[in-house]
Amino acid sequence: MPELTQNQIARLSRVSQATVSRVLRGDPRVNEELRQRVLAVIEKHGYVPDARAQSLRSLRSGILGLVVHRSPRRLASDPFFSALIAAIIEFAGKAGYHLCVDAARAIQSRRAIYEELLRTRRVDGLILVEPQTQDERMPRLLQEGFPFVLIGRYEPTDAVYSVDNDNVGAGRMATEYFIRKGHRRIAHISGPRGIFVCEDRHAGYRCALEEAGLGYSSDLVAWGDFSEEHGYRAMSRLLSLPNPPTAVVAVDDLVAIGALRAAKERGVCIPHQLAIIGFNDSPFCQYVEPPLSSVAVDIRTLAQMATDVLVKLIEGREVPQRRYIVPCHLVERQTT
Amino acid sequence: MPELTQNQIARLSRVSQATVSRVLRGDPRVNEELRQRVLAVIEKHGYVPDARAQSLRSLRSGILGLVVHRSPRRLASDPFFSALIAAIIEFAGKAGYHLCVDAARAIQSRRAIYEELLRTRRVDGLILVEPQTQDERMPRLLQEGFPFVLIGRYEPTDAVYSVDNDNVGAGRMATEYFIRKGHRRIAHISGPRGIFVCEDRHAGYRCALEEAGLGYSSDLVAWGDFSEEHGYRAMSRLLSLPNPPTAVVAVDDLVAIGALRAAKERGVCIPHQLAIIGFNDSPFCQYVEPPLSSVAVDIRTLAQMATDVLVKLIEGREVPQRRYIVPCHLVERQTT
DNA sequence: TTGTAAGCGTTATCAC
DNA sequence: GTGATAACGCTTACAA
Repeated sequence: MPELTQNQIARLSRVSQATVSRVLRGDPRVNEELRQRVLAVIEKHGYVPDARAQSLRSLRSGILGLVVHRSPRRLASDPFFSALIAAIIEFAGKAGYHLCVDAARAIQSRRAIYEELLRTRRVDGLILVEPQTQDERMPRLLQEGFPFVLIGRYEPTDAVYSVDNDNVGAGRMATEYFIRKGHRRIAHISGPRGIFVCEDRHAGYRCALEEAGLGYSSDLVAWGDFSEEHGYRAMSRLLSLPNPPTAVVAVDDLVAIGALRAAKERGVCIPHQLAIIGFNDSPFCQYVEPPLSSVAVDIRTLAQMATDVLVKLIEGREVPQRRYIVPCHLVERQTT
Repeated sequence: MPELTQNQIARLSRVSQATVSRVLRGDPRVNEELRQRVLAVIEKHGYVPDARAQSLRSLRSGILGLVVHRSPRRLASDPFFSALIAAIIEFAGKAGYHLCVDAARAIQSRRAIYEELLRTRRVDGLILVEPQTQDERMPRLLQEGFPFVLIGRYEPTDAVYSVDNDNVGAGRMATEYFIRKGHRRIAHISGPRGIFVCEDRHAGYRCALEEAGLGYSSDLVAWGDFSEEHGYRAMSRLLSLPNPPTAVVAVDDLVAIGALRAAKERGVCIPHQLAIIGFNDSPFCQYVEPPLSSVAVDIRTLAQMATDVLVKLIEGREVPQRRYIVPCHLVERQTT
């Protein structure tokens, strides 16, 4: 109801509207007396500038966009995203930005969404999560010179600003950990091919095996999706092998839980007959039976760096590197 | 780079800028030939209207705000919110709106955030989650006539538009379920006093007990917070009672898991010596051991109704009721 | 130091 | 039907 404008504040303070604007923007050239008068009126009436007008004029909306690739259904049950969103809200807020979240459902709507957010200039910059090996958005965004940061990876690596877990390192870390514990047959249940996260963790897994002279066999690798069901099926198959693995690196905690279920159903003793490790250190890891070991990715730091880089890009400040890597660490529980 | 405006499209199509606007808004009065010409140019150059200018002029930003009360830390690990956010994104998107999420951390920043979102007119309307018994924002929002919907409850009930679980009904449902199963000593581990969700579920619990003639005893009720730790401590205390309960209604799944842990540590057999039920049917319920029974709240419907009501309010369409109740249902697993 | 005025890119109301 | 033209509320030269 107090549909206040600078004009009204100006009239009430008996100054020009430009002066009100100057006071608000902290322009040092305004007389102290006037400034006080204006501030008093602003305070008294609770005036707040209209963000719409500000963004039109200043070409800044004060909003960051976060676009995730998952269907709302998958988003709903994925703890990674709630943690990510929460952390980005936190850091964006500290930098004076709001966060607008969009989910790019189907492939065809993806283009629509980024067009929407980008071309309408509704947001000042974009954080993109989980880019795919072939991501049609990158060239467009690059060509437009629009500020954006990837959480994940894109090739060529130096083409874009990105923040990422050390996924290759994490895959290697989990595998080497098993090797150190004496395992010789180590399987890997991965996600979809073409997703960098999966390809990278798989590469780390393979590397560790080959460096230890254990050899890599595609029989011990199961590609699929990120579901518990996939973990269950893949584990069932692996356990039916003539020479089943004694340890499994699962690409995700949910997948690991599926694997765990398959093993428990067959009476396999965990961790003695079969060791399992997941990724992400999801909150539920400590609640499953037995509590699931997991490679923790530092989501908060990931969010902080991504937000920080994006804000710097938007505000034209210098960003020293193109790519930032956040280390993972292994959380040992009862399944390894 | 193609920093296109209607003006440029107009020049390229050799029409006036007003005509371009009319074509875009689907004004029927434009000559078919001109319309085609304009549309061709728009298509060719990939023009999209500037949302900032549109919102300034039309007084609509096309953005809904979601404000949650939790600290980013608690937000990060709460599956309720990821599900809620995901669903709201979905339904807002279908209605042509984006979603801006803000977390109101400390009490004092709460006021700042709603001022920010509301008075700057950055969003067209607000969805507020978990209002408290004393919520200083309500009077302000009401007074401003700003469109907003509550997910939760506020008194007087008819003062605001709200969508809610049937929390009283749910508390009663869980308790009656235990009574039907023959339990006589049924405890309740609740959350903080003054949170409607907790007060309501507690009221339903109490009601069911009294109607069944079992009597209500505050010894069997533990108020606290929403943490696993609280569940653990409360359960430990309850189990030390001279006459411990045989069934527990926990206000939240996480609290239930804490209770479960306390019971398992003491060698209490579940569900035979002690039955436990949680609330929310969180994704991890099926992964704990034994799988946790839970009263499921229909988050997707909650989100859908809230979004639907809010969009109607914003667009000036009629909203038949002030308050909408979404029923809960009981998901029976191995702890009951 | 302050006021005047020109946009920012739309939408919508006029005349023609 | 179509084209000028006046807002929307703000920022920022430019004038005074």
